[in-house]
Amino acid sequence: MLTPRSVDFPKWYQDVVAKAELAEGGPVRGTQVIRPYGYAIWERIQAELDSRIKAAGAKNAYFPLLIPQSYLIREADHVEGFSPELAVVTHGGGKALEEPVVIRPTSETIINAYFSKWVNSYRDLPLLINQWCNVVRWEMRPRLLLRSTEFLWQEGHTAHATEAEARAYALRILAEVYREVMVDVLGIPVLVGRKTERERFPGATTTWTCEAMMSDGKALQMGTSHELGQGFARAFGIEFSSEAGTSELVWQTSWGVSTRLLGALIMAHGDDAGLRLAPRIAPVQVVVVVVRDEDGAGPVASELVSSLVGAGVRAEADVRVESSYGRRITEWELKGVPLRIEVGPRDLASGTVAVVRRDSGEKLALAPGAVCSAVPRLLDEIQSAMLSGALSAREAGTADVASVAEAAEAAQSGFARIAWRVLGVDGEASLLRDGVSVRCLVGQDGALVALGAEDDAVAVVARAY
RNA sequence: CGGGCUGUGGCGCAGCUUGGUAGCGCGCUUGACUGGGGGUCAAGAGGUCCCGGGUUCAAAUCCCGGCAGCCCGACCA
Repeated sequence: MLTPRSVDFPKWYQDVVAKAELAEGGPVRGTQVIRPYGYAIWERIQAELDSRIKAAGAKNAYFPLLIPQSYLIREADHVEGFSPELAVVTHGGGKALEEPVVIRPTSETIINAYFSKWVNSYRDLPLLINQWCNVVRWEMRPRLLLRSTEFLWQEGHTAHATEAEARAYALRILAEVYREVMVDVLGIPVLVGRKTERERFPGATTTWTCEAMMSDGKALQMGTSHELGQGFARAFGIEFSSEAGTSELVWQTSWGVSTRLLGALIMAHGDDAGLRLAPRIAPVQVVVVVVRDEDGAGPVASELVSSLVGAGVRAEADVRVESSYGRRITEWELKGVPLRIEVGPRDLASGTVAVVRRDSGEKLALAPGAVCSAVPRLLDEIQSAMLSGALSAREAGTADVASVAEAAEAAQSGFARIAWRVLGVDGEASLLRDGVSVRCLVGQDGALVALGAEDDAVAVVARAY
């Protein structure tokens, strides 16, 4: 069990997934190295997101890393929200720059500068752009994977003809891209809701969020989708000629998820033996471990792997028999590989191989010929067992409360649900002093709450990473 | 910017109170025995004890001054 506060991340986390390793000459505080295995997981997350983003009509593009400082100043709320955490470049080519440039903390400004050139007519809308890149935010308190100085992410930026269209698109991304990947692929249940005014993104009119409970009861914001209104459109002059021939400002959205999702995977599913990956996200779904290459174990293992691969399973053989058996399976457990198949002389003597689930530790003996048909079913079972396990943990850790004091109390160990009417902005401020924040507003039934319809909303409050 | 703490082989640490030959675990090298949950034994390699000054016959240890990092609050994908 990961413990609050101290987790940052247990040792296995750093060994397996990421570590703020230091470069020669000294690293920048809060930066991190993503090791190959962690990056392989990230690549799978990327692929799942990317295909859904494209299905939602957005196209990938790339914009400059360096943004003139003056761009960031154009949108008042935006600059106010970001200025303390900007990394500013003052020199280039051996001399001081006339105008400093900032390393992007997010790309609203530079992308909108281009949008103003790209949008002329209603025929150019909607304009749906996504960018995969790194960004830098000089956070006061960096935290490995969860809030690092530099991180990798995807940021979407769109422009629409109407507010309704923009809102619908922001919500579509939330539901069809983020929620789907987090819940159906990563196996992490999320609450989808709206941020309070206090918590919303600088420059946005409405911020929607996906919030998850980690295994220690704390909350993690896994992704956001913002309605930007017309603020940036006004600041950057993004106008179009409507069908009626009038000149109008576009309505915009932006949305992003980051390598924080790697942190979420670890903290939502990890246990004392290491990572546990849901089968759909695992770079290796099945590892076939040759215990000792005797009595035909090696050939049986490689046959198993090739038939699994042929069946579309991401399977790998571990034939490193020169290394100790215990060491090897510990390593696979650390990596969170969902299924381990052990092939050794002892198994073969009984005409079986041992199949072990990482999620539950459950072990069963199967005839080699039965493995190929059993594995996909087992992987599905693991996928849904991990999701429902996390879901019941969240439900068990969530309390319905009727007062601010009770909310503060309940949020020490999990989530608390409290009517927004009861909490209000004053209650929100008071909770913050106890380290508890409003994670999101949801309807009584968990549905989305529109702006201005807070009276019946429920605030979900928790301590957060 | 406030409050606490730590700097000692590659990594993690003990030693400091009460100065006296620099230690342990992990890792690494070599060999043997092992081999179904990070194996055992043996032999090795590896350190300007963060930096500078002071006290002393003698400083990792005591004193002064720096520097660096970590943790707790304000920031956040």
